[in-house]
Amino acid sequence: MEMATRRERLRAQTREEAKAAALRQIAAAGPQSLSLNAIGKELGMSGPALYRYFAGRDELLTELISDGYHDLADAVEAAGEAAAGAAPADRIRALTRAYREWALAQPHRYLLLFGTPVPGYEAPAHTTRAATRTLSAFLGPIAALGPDSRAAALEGQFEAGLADRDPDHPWSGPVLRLGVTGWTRMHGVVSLEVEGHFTQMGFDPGLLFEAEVESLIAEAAGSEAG
Amino acid sequence: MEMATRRERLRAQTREEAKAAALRQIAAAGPQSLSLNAIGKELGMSGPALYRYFAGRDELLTELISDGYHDLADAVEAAGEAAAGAAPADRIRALTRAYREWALAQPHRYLLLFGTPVPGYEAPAHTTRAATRTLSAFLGPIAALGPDSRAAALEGQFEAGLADRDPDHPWSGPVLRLGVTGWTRMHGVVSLEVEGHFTQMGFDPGLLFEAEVESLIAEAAGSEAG
DNA sequence: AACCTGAGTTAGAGCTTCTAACTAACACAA
DNA sequence: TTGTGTTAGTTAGAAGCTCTAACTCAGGTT
Repeated sequence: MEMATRRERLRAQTREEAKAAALRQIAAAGPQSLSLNAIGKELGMSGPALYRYFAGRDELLTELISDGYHDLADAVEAAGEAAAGAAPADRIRALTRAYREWALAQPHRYLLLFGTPVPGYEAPAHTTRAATRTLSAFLGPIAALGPDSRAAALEGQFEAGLADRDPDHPWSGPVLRLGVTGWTRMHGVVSLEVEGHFTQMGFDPGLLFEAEVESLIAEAAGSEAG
Repeated sequence: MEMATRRERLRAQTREEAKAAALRQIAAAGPQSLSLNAIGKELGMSGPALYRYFAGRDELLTELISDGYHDLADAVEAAGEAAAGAAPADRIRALTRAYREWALAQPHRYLLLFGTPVPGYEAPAHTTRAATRTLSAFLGPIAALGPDSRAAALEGQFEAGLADRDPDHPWSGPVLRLGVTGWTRMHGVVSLEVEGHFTQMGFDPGLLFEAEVESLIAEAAGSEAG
């Protein structure tokens, strides 16, 4: 176990403080408001000092996005583990709830991941792996519900597409279809919610989200719950 | 019929040219890249000249968003009118196809409407009306399929929420629920698609979108198509 | 103590939004 | 045609941004 020098510890701490300040700015006024000069002012140093810690504004943003993907994956996986002994439907409910709660707790971070792409950002491989982790957490309980094939061409594409990257993957086409479908449905509700599109409509988005989860569960179980 | 003066015509033309240049910038590098100076340079005038035409950058963006809402509503309504004589399911297919095609033809505009909110933008009432027009186009054919009640609390909220704004509205709770659900599902697929989240996954997003449309139709018709 | 490395600053280039003051062009009335 | 008012367009500049280069200082190691 390598002990960090004092200098290394201080450097890491400064980096984390800068990232936290950056997220506060983004939470207040969106990604375009991110300003290295303003972060420097908040930390009690000059803006250009931050170029000692990050190659530039793009690298800072890239790290924030990467952190977000990992954090979301961790939260969803933790919910899956906490519900490991439950029935598949309850596990899906727990997983979907964790997804939405993570987004509602930090909408600005959710929109960094899944909102309008920020120019200059490149997704490194480990970010893609974290995104895959989030989605994969749903596949086990969906498979346990035993979904039927509903769209053979599409399901074939999912199987082949994933096989290109992971030839030993255990998931059937219908499971993959419902995994991705579940993601698009969660995202559809959550993104419109955090963006404020529902505020004038007079309904509780949580109820709509739950209705969508129940619809997905019913579809995966092969029938429509009456 | 009031004839526009030459000055008025030229003014309107300059405004349209500025808006077109703005959209080209946004298409190339996202909303934050929008620069009045760069638009001025492209039109052959100084940046500050544009303050004669728009109160500021925010007003220009606000107009672009407003234009987008109206354009989308027009496109969806036109598809609904073109399919007016068809069966309800076919009308829904035409409407949803128009929604997705509009987004894919101009993803930068779609993300202006439904991506990460741009700071400084305020939705004027006529924008909200255009958004309502888009959603309303779906309600007729959904109602014609005769959907059952599935989530009474949620449906009651939809009815009451819309009644606050339009007491004479003819739509039942289940119709409103499926209208909004259809929107969230379309948006879930289209937004992840235009943002590039599906590109490494090896499937055709058009097939996924169609599968979601068929699922919505089956749900509205009160059975799962086998 | 001397040397090296990393942290931090300042100055400045080149960009932005926006305002104020000015000039020029256009439209209209007498 | 001339005079007046309005609008279009420019320039200068304030205040902000990202980023780089050159410099100084502080901390760590030998």
